[in-house]
Amino acid sequence: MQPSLIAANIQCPILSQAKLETREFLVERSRIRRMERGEGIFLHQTPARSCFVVINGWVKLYRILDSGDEAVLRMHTRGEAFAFADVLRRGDHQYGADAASECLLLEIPAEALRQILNDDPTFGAILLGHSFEQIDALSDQIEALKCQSGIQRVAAFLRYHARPKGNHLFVTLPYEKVLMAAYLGIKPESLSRALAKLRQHGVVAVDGGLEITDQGALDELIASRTVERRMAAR
Amino acid sequence: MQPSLIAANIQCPILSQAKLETREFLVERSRIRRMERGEGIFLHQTPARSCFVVINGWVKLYRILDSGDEAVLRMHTRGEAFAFADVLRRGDHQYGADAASECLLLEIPAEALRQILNDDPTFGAILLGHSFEQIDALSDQIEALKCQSGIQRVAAFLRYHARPKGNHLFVTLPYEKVLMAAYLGIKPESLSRALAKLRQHGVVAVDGGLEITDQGALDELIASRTVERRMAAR
DNA sequence: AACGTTTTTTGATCTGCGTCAAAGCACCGC
DNA sequence: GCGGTGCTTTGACGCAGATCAAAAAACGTT
Repeated sequence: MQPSLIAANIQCPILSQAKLETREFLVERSRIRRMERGEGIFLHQTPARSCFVVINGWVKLYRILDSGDEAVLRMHTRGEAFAFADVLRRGDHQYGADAASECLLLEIPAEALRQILNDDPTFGAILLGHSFEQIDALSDQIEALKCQSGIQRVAAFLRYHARPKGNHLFVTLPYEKVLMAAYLGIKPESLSRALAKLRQHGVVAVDGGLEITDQGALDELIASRTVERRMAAR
Repeated sequence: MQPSLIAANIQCPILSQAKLETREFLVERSRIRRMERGEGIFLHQTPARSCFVVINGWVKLYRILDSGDEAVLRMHTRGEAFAFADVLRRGDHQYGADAASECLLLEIPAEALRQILNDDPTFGAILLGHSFEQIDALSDQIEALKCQSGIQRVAAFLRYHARPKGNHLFVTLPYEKVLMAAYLGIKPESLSRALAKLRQHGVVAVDGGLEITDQGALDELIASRTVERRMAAR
C-alpha cells in the first residue's frame, strides 16, 4: 500500500477529531515507519524529536529501573498516540518505546506538532482530551495494582480484550505472555499458573486464544475480595 | 484571614502561570472552602460541578471497588489541582475526594473554568502542561507498584518527603499511617513492619517524625533488586 | 489525671507470588 | 528430518505481605 493511502486511512481519535487541514498538515510532514518486533523506537531520557501514532501492531512503553527491572507502563495499539507530552515539553522522553510486534507507526516531527498547536487553536483541546484519557487509563491501572490480586488482574485483562464470537466471548492474546505478565506486574510463571486456574472460572483454551464460557464467573472473580477468592479457589 | 487575602496568596502552578486577569477572574468566581479531616468533597461518579485547588492540607482521591476495597489514587497538597478533567469533559467525577486532614480549598465552579478556557487562549496550554505532570506522577506510581517491594516503596516515599534539617534529612509524615499504607498499596501492619525494618537502613524515629541518618543506605535499598534485598535484610 | 476512642504496633499464622531449575513446546533455519 | 533458540509450563521451595487477634501507644475530652 502507498504511504499516502495508508495515511489517509489512519483511524486515530487525535487526528480524526482535528479539522481536515490540521490532519493533512500533520500527515504530510510525517513519515510512516515500519518496525520489526523488538525494535527500539526511542530510549528513555533521550531528546524527544518526534511523537507517534500507532497505525498497526503493538508498542510497549517502559522504563528500566536502577535495579535493572523493567516496568511496562503502557501498551499502545491502533489509533493510539504516544510521546506527545515529551515533545510539547521540549524535553526528554519520560519512557522508552519498543515495537512489541511488527508494527506501522506514523512519526510526527516535533516541529510539525508544535506549529500546528500554534496555528490551530482548536487542536489544544483535542490534545487535552487525549491526555485526560491517558490519566484515566493510568488511574485504572493503579487501582488494579493496589487492590487486586494477580489472578484478578489477569481475569480483568482477558475480559477487557474479549470480543463476542458465536454465543460467548473470545480472547486472542494481543502479545506474548512474557510481555502480558510484565504489563500486569507479575512474573511469567505466575501468569501461566493464573491462566491455568482460570479454567475453574469459565476460561478454556481453544486454538488461537481463550474462550470465556462463563462470563458471570469471571466477573465474580474480578470483583471478589480476598476471603471470597480463597473460597472460590477450592 | 480574609478570603480575599487568602485567595491572593494561593501558590498554585496553574494559577500563577496564568495571566493576571485570568487568575483574578477565576478567584473572584470561586469560593474558599474549609474542610474537616475525613469530610467528603465529592463522590465518585457524581456530576462534576466544580474543580479544586488545594490551598492547605491534604486531599485524598480514591475509588471504592466492587470488592469493597478502597484504592487511593493520588494525594494532593498545597498548590495542587484536581477534578479539572472531570469538569472539562462535562461528565462525572472519575474518583471520590475526601479531606485527609483539615484543609482549605479553592472551589472553582465549572462554568468559570469553561469560560476562561474559551476566553483566554493561553490557558489551555497551562492545563495541558499540568495534565502532563499528572501523567508523570501516575507513571511513577505504576513503575513503583510493578517493580518495587513494599519496603522499597516506603523508603522511596520517605525520601520523597524528606527535607534537609541540620546535617541530615528529616521526614514529617504528611498524614496518618493508615492512609500512607493505602497510598503505597500495602496494609497498615506491613507499613508498620517496614518502618521498623528501615531502622537497619538509616532511618530512626525522633519525636514528630523520622530522621534519615544514612541516605546512601536508603538509596541503596530503593534501587536494589530482590536477591540483594534478601542479603540486606539480614 | 482519668477516661474512652482511635491509631499503631506486635505476634502468630497462612497464602500468593517470586525464585530457581528443569522439562515441554513451538517456531525457525539448515 | 534434525537440532537449534526462544517461549511457556510445571514442580519444589522460600519469602513478602495479608490476615486475624490482641496489646500498646497516642489522642482528645471531660
